[in-house]
Amino acid sequence: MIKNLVIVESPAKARTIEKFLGKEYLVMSSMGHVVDLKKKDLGVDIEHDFEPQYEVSPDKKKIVADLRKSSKGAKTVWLATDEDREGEAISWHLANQLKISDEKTKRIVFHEITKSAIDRAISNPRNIDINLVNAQQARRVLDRLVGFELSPLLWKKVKPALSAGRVQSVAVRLIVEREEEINNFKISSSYRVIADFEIEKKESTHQVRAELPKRFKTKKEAVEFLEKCRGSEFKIENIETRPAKKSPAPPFTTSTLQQEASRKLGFSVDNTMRIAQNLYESGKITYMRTDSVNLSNLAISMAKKEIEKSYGKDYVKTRKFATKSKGAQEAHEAIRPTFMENKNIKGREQEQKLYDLIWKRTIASQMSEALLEKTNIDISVSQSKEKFVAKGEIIKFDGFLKVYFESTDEESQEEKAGVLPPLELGDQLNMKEIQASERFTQHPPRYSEASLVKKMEELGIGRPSTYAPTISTIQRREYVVKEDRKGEPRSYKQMTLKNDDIKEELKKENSGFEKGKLFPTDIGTLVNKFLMEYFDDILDYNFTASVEKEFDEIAEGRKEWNQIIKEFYGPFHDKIEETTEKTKKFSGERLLGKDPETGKNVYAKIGRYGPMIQIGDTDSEEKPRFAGLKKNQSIGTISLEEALELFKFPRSIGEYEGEELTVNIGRFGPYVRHKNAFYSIKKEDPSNVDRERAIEIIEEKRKQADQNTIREFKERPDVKVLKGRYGPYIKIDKKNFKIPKGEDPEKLSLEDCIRISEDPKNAPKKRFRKKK
DNA sequence: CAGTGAGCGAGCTTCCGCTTGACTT
Repeated sequence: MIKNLVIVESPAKARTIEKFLGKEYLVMSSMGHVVDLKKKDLGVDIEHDFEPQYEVSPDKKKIVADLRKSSKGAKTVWLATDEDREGEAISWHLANQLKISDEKTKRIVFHEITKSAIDRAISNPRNIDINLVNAQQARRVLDRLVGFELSPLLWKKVKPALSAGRVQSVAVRLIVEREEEINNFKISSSYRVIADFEIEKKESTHQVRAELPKRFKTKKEAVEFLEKCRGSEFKIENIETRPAKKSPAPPFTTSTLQQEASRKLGFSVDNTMRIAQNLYESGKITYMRTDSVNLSNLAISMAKKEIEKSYGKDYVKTRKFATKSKGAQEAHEAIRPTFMENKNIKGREQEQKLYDLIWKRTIASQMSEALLEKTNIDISVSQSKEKFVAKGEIIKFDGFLKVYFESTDEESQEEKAGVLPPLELGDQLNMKEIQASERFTQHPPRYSEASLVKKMEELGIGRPSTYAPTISTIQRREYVVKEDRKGEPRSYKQMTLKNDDIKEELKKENSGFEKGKLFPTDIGTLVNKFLMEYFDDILDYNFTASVEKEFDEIAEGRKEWNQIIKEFYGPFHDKIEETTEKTKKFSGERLLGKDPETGKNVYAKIGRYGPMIQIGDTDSEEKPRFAGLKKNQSIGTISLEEALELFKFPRSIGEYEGEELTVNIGRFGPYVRHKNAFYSIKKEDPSNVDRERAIEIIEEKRKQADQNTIREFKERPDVKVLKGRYGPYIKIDKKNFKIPKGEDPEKLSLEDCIRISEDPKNAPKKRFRKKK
C-alpha cells in the first residue's frame, strides 16, 4: 500500500517529481482538467443561479477511475496542480471526483521543479482556496454563455457552423481592422539623400557614408539640394561620441518563444509548440506553456557556472526579471534548458534548432550588458544649411551579444551603423557620389501568427495554452487565411550627383512581398461586422481586461461569482433575443449591377456555403441563379464582369476516351470531371483550362494513383493495397483498413486482404467529425 | 469530398483552458 499519492497535471512533471520524492510517494497525473461543463447544451442552469452542470470529460473517465483507485489506499492525497486559477479548479474537481475525506487531502504548490521547492511545498500544505475556484467557475461559465449564445445567432443570421467567443472573435477583429487600415492607407513618397565620401588619412583612403536627416517632399526640392551640393565643400563640423548600453532580453515565455522561433527559424506557432512539447517530454527543457520570465535560483546558478566556464567571469551578470504582461499568472518558470551545461542536444534538426534558441536566450539573460560607443558626425555643406550625418557604432564589450541577439518584426530601412574611420573636426571630405532616391511610406504590416500572439498577449486575451489553438480555430472557421503575397514591381525615381553631373533614372523595386501573413476572408469580415454592430461590448479590446478585474475580486473573496455572471448575462441575453427577432439575414449583400442578358439584378453575398453571386432577386417568382466565387475573389471587390464570368460554368471542353470533359467550380474549388471522376484544378484559373490541359491533369492524377498502388486484384477490382500518407493500407470499395504489424503489404493476397478487413481490430475508426 | 444557395424542417454546428496520445489516407 502506498502512503502518499501526489497528483500533478502533466505526466512528464510526474516522472521528474517521483525521482525527488522517496519510495513512500506515488506520483500520478490528471492530464489537465478532468471535469468540464457538459458538452451538450448550455451546461449552465440559468434559472438556478447559473449552477454549472459538470461531467467528467469523456477522454478522462479512465484517468479519474485510476486516480480514484490509487487514492483509496493512500493515507494522504497531495493535490499538486499548478498554482493558478485553473490549477486550483482542477484540484477542486479532483477532490470532488475522488471522494476522499478532507482530512487526508492536502493542497500543495510549487513553481519550480527542484527538490528543495518540492520539500518546502510538502511541509507547507494548505486547503483548497474556494474563492480562487469560484473565479475559475465564473471564467468558465462566462465563456460558455458567450460562446454558446453568440454562435447559434451566427448560424441563424450569417451561416451555419460558425463560431464566436471572447478570445477568437477579438483575434479576428484585429486582423479585419488591420486590413481596413491597409486599404485606407495613402501611400506618399519622399526623397532620401545618401552621400558617399572619401578621405585620405595616414596614407590610406577611407570611405564614409552619411545620410541627410531631412527628407525632401518633392523631386524639385531634392534636385535643388543636389544642385547646391555640386561644387560645395564638405567639412566635418561636429563629432559627438557617447557611451551606450544594451541589455539582454528576459528568458522565453510561450509568447516570446513563438515570436522568436517564427522570426529566426521560420516556424509556425503550432510547430514551435509541438517541438517544444517533445523537448519537454524528453526532459530537455522546462515547461513550455508559461507566462513567466522568472528563473529559479537553481537555474540562475547553473547559468552563472556555465557562463563563467565558457566565457569568463566578466560576462556574468545575473538578473531577476519581472513579468509585465497583463493577467500573467506565473504558475511555472520561464522556458529554459533543464541543464544549462548541455549546450547542444541530440535529436531532430528542428529540435536542435529550437533548443539552441532557448539555450542562448536563457544564458544571455544572465550575461553582462554590451557596452557600445555611438558616434554622430555632422558634415556641413558649404552652399546649404543642411547637414549630412554619419553614424558609427563600436562595440567596446560584447557581453551578452556574444551569444544572442533578439530580432524584431520591423524590417527597417535604416542601414546598420558600422565602424567609422578616425575622423577629426575640420577634416575635408571628397564627395564621390550623392544619391536622392524616392522612398515610399509603408502601410502597417499584416499580422503573422506570431505577431498576432504578441498583440493578444498585450491585450491580455488568451493564455499560453490557447494561443496556438486559437490561431488554428480562426483559420479552420475560414475567418482568416495564412498566405504569401508576391510583391509587385514598382518604379521609383533616383537622382545621382557624380562627377559634377546630375543623372536621373527610373528604377524598379519589388514592393508588397509578404510571407505567411494573415488575411481576413469575406466571412471573417462579415462576421466581424455583424458582431461589431450588435455586440461591440464583447469585441471591445478591454472586455477581457475588465472581466479579469471582476474575477480577481471573486478570487479575493470580495464578490460572489454568481452575482457577477448575473449582472453580465441579463443585458447580454436581452441583446441576443432582440437581435434574433429584429434583424434579418446578414449576408453582406452588394449590388453589382444588372445582368445584360436578362436585366436582372446581380448581387455578391455570403450564402449558406460561402461567398457567391446571385442573379435575380430572392423574392421574385423565378428562382435566382447562383455561382460560387473563385479563390482570391472577394464579395467586396468583385466586378460585374468577373461575376458574370462565373456563370459560364460548367463548361464542356470536349471529349476524351469517348466521354465528355467538363470544367466546373465546386465546393472544394475548381475541377475537371470525366467519367464520373473528379480532378482538382490546383494551379491555374479554371477559365483557361482547355481539353489538352484537362487531359494532362487527368493523366497526372492517374500516374500518381498508379504509383500509390501496391497490389491490385483482377477478380476484385474494388480491393486494393495502397500507399498513403501514413503508410500502406487496404481499400475495399470506399472503406480503409489498417494493415496489422507483421504483414508484408507487398505480398498480401486477395484472401489476406479480406481476412484483414473482417478483423474488427483493423476496422476503420469512426471519423472524428472535423469540418475543414 | 463534389454541382448547394430561397423555402419547408429535423438535426447538426459552438466557447476557453488545462493536458496528451490516438488518429488520420
